[in-house]
Amino acid sequence: MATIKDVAKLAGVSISTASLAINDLPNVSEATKKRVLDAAEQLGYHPNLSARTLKTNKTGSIGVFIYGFGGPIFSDLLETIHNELMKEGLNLIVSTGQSSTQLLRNKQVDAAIIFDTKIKDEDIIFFAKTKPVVVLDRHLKHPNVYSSVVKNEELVYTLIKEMIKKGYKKFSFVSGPERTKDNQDRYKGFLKALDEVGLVPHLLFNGNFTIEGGYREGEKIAKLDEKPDFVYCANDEMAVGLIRALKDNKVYIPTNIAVAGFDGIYLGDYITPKLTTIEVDYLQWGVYISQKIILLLKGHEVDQVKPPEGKIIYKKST
Amino acid sequence: MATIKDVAKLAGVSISTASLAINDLPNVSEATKKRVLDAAEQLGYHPNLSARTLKTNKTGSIGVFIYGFGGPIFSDLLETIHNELMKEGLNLIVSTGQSSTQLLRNKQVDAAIIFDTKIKDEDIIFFAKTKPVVVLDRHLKHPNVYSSVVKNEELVYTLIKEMIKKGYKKFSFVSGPERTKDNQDRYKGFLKALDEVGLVPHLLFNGNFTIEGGYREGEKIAKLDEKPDFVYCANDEMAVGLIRALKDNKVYIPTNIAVAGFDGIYLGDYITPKLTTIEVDYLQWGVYISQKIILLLKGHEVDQVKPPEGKIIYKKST
DNA sequence: TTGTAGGCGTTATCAA
DNA sequence: TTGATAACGCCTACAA
Repeated sequence: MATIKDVAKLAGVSISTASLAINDLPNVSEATKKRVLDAAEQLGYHPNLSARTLKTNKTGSIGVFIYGFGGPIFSDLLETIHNELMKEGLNLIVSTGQSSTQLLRNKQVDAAIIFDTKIKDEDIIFFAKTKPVVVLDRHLKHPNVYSSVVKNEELVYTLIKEMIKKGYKKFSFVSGPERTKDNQDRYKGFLKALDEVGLVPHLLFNGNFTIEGGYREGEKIAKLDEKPDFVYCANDEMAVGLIRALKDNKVYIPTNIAVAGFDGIYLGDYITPKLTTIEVDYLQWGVYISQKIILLLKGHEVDQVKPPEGKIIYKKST
Repeated sequence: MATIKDVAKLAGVSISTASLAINDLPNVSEATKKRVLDAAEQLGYHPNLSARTLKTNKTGSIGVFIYGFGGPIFSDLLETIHNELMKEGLNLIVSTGQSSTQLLRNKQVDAAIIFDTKIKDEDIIFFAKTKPVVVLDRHLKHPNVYSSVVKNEELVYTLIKEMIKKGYKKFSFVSGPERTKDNQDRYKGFLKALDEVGLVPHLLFNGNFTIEGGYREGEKIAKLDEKPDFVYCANDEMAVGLIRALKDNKVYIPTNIAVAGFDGIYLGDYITPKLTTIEVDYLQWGVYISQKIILLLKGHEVDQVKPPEGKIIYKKST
């Protein structure tokens, strides 16, 4: 492996001059800079990132930490974040589970975007002592930590209120993983809307944010003697599976049971009946997030990151 | 930030002893090891990975480089790979696009798993000079590079032959991104099967491996005067979108047009009619891949990585 | 079993 | 405009 030393020698300059040239810093004559760059090219030189990081405390990478690779919303979010970061010459690293914690502890990224409730506040705070963090899955008040959370409660509340107005009476809720804040807040909004008119939930079901999970819960519902007339699913994927299960069991939607979800994934438009949902602009969110990160890295003061817009889309499933 | 020096001082030992203790190496008395570990704990010490890497050339992370975060097959693959690696205390880093190239050039991982045709052979070979690589998207003969490619051509060939036997005559193909080897090889298998019985493709359509892409092509097909009687989609997601488009346009499946796909994603079972497809065991593949990587990292000689099993699953769409 | 010291490849300070 | 040199934090002979 060629080092900067080799480059310097080949170019006939000192190591420090080579460093200046390679990092495109001023105070190097054009002539010598060219000599250095040519030498680097010729040797196939790439700076050793560990050495550089050891010295500068910068890695050039941003980490996004998610709770799993499945799901359409992460792919949207990651896509835009990646695009925005690339414009600034920053790399994107994605990780999940235990790896995320390790990357945080090792400070392997210059900034972190967190979307995984399993990551402990403690690890986030440790990281935030030296580098900025944006959390998307919790509210966390701490210097250098910026929260941006979808207005789950508010949006679901509004949707359910509408449905109550439409005349539905027996509301069931199909939850995602209970520990996720998204799930909890959507449930809160659901409860609050019912509570205001003196209703109580007609059974609760535990899903896991996947189509299969929704299907399983749908099968259970289809077998009930006393069925709900409205099922709210904490995300669209479960709603898709659930609708499928109901149809497979001759339960008609929305005649027998109405269904709605959350996210606004495209799949919701590909099923029959099309899914009523709360559409969230994840692409725009990705832009908000990345731009804050970029400002933070440049040392600017910034205020909190805007949450994404969300709006209710009424379709045939309700 | 606490360094090993601080830990050593607090524990009242030399730096090297502290290092031995922290890395759980032999030749340290239990008593001093405990003192060191306690000191580390107390100071909230985490080894500086850059320094360590600079010295050892090991990062403790494995990189998976994919062409996008969408799609169910990557989530399956990544899930198992992550699980297997964790057992060995290795971290998983996922990246895409330009970031991947940077990570490779910077040697930010101890081994690479490549599933992105856009990454240049040149960058792979550079990386492979010092660290092992498994490529899943191409055949690349090179020391330290191990290929494992789904038997695309063979599997599609077999499927199409069966369909010819069933009596279909006018075969269309909906492709994925043309540059991907998966797409190319599936197309080859398609052509070969037709060719053997003197048939030629009845029109080709350019999709992009997404549901939306499939839907768009499906709309075009529905409008044709002379429609195919069989459409082969280079992956299941496109087939799902395509079937939806055909149904929306009153084309009946398989009566008017039969459809089949590739991958065996669960969504194929959630649509009506259920999708005939080639089911690939991506979960098992993830295990094969990770285990090879682990062996390689331990310095063992290994032979090529097994490709995943694939089998044709006949459902109602054909 | 423990300590001393050199060096991994860079950047950055200071002199020349 | 360039060069010598000291860190950055860690690991690892080698010596004690």
